Amino acid sequence: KTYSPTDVESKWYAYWQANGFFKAKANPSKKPYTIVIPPPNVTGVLHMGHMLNNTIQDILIRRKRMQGFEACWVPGTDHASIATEAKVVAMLKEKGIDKKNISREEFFKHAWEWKEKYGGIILEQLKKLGASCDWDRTRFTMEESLSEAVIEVFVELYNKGLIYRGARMINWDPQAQTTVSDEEVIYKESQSKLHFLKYYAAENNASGSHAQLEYFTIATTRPETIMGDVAIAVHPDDKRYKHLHGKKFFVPIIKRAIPIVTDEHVDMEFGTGSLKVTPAHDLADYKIGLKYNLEVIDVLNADGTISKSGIIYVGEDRFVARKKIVKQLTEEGYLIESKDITNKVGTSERTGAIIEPRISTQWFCSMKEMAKPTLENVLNGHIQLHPKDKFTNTYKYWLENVQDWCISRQLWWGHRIPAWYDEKGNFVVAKNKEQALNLFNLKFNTQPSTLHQDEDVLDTWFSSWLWPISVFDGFKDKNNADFKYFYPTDDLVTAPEILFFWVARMIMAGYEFTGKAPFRNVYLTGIVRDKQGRKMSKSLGNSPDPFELIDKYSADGVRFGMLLASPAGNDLLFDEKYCEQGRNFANKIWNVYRLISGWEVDKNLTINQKDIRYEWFENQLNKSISEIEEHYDKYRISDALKSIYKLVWDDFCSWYLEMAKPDFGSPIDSLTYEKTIGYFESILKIIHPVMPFISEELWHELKPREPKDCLIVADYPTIKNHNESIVNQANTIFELISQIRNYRSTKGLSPKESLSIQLFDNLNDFQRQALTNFDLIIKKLANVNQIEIIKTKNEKSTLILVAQMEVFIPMDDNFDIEAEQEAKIKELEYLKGFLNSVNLKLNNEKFVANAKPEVVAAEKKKKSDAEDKIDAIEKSLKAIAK
RNA sequence: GGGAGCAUAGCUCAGCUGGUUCAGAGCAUCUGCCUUACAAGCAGAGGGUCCGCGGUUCGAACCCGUGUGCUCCCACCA
Repeated sequence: KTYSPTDVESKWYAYWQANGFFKAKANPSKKPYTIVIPPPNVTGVLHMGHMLNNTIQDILIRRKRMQGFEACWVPGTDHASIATEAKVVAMLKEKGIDKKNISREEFFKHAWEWKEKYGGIILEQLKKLGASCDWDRTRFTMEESLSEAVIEVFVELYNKGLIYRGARMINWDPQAQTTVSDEEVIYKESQSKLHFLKYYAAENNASGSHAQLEYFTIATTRPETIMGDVAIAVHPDDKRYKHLHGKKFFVPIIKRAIPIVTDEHVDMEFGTGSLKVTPAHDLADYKIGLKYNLEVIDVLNADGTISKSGIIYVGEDRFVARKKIVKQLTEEGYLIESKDITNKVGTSERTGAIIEPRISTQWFCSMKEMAKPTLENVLNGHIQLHPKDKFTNTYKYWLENVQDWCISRQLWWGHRIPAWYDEKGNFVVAKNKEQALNLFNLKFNTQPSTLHQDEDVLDTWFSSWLWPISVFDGFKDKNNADFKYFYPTDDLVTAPEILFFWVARMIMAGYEFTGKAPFRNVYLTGIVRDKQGRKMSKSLGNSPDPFELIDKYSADGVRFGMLLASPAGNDLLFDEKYCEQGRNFANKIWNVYRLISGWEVDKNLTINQKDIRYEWFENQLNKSISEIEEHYDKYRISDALKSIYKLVWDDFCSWYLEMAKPDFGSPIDSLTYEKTIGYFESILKIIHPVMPFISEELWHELKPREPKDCLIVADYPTIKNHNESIVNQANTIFELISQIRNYRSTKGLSPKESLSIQLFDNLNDFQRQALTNFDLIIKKLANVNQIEIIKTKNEKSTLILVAQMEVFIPMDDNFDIEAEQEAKIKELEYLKGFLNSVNLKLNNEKFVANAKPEVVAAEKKKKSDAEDKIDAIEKSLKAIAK
């Protein structure tokens, strides 16, 4: 019977679901353990980043479930306002429908249809991976009750004065025709031209008596905005221009006169030390404009074309206009030169369009106050970031410099802003129209005949920042059982890219609305890259298809492989090799089962209850468990996997099973059989969180079980004390066995050829005990027929030094004297050098005086051990020479 | 321009309080094995200027300074 992962995986996933093992409910007799999924975009399909992220969450939740927690993993999706709207608009376009020609209601109908059809594919895909989410709890950020929470929060924050409406410089995405937040602007290097333009003096135009400048040289990368120029700014201390303060110059082409103003922010050293002030299209300029109360001339339309205020090139796209204007400037002699430069251009995270800074009336959420507890509780460790060092500083910097959050978006797909306007433009903020009318009465003492709601919707993150609270209906009813039990949640697993977008804001919301942190730990995963270190992207085509990987290597194998190569916070340089290693590991485990299941038990065979094999393995197992648990507790998941791998492959398979397995054809005693089954069960438990499918399969293959007796809900092994001495004894013996095997290998002897060995009688208690305890093990695993303790060194033999023991293997006919001598001389040289360095230390008075006594003692022991060894080898060399 | 993280075997990374866990693991490579659980395997082996340079210390992969090189974050140089 061979292992067939595909069938096994779908079988057990269905079984777990059918038995409700993923479900969690408020259960006061247990401790809760809660994770909320970072809701993937409803439009999304599973990619490698999701694979990594959700595997980690599943490992955490499965482990806690087995440890007896009421483990609750809440799944769901995000409505992803911009991204989804873009997809729906594109879909409509294909059908020949223009968004502009349909009503909001019609658009919504199409959007919801689209969402029902394509949305949430990603959640189905997660099931393939084995994600043990409580699917009954699946939420969507735009479902009714979550929308209500968003509206409620908006109203509450508005009433607290933390949300306000105002005209500010915002980031405008001309493609999506909406604002985007500062965090959604990605600055990209680009090759641009810096144009130097002549701004002629408006007075004393003919050069002459006053020795004034005939023209001012201004540099700009955006010549299409000159029509919006309202001033030229220079540094107040710039001597070159002091005499010009207040004088006027002409904007090229349109010849509008603008004054010279001063501002500290102008860099005297840079360029000509002067800049054109275009308040409508640059934040710095806007500030200067405010200072001098300058006019704001917006030369751009919402779609990025030149507006009527631009006078020339009206209706042309800004980049077309730029080219044309440069041409005209050249022709009319305004252009001095154009230089190639690299600068950073802001682009929209979602559409990639070049962002235009623009003055616009928008809704903002004030951040300063909410930032305080958000920062404090991370710095004091109440909320822990993993890894801490890498992220705490940037987190701190961001929160200390946080700007108000522009939360309105000129889209339809999202939560509509609950502000209501009358014809005069007065407005109130209220949950619904009815309350709005009442408020108008109170506030303005009027009863408007028509009332219309704000056309804009809220930034997607304005709903996702409430996620850990809203999924438990914490806004609807703060006292509901689920919310009280599962909130605050425990761990959040997410990508560092959204640390500010989402994580920081969830913490703000947590403190603002519940007074509590929304989670205790934030595990920040790395970015999945290809093996050359490039980000995975569609355009590069370097991202493997997750399902092909699963088909090829099994979900267990992929899970194991990804995590093995992915320390917390480090990027994952993905290589299929890791999945292959995971598959091989699964196969190894499968073969354990094949071995054990082939054993024939003979009840008449008896064996000592305290056999060293059990004693050693139980101690080793406990030692490994405590290591693994320590790794998990510190969120070092890949280290935990490495420990698991070693425990299974090396300790259990290579050593324990080799000790325990009977000779071919021979039966096994029932005690060893039972013990081995028990160990294997412990191992399956440890493996389960990482490789849930194969472990569950073997759990049931191993023995008949009750329908509900599943590994997914079995008790996870607990940390127990272990006897370090036994473990060390074993390691010494394993070293000895390896050395004997090595001897055989270098001498070209067959493993079948039995050897006899002799040990010189200078053994300490530890060694003597180890040899006694493991006598049979050595004989079995190294194929040794006799182990003799000798008082006189056998000079006609090969000497092996292992862990301070002198082991002699008597010569036989194949003995190669020269090779033996060579090897010994080499070892002698090394030992003498080593002895020399130890002596240097011990002869150093300062060392002896300052070092800790135990360190000095250790050095002394090194010295005598080395001397003994040298002596032994020298004697052996002499003997060979005879 | 400011800040952070990293640099250890061919690759990916451990290395916690400076000292026998001190130079390690896995993968890859090489050698020998189709030894009835497993060739997706078994038994072995080789492989290092712990990025460079200074310093502190009896002692540095580890602490300090400095240089270099990657990676990331933040910032309104026209």
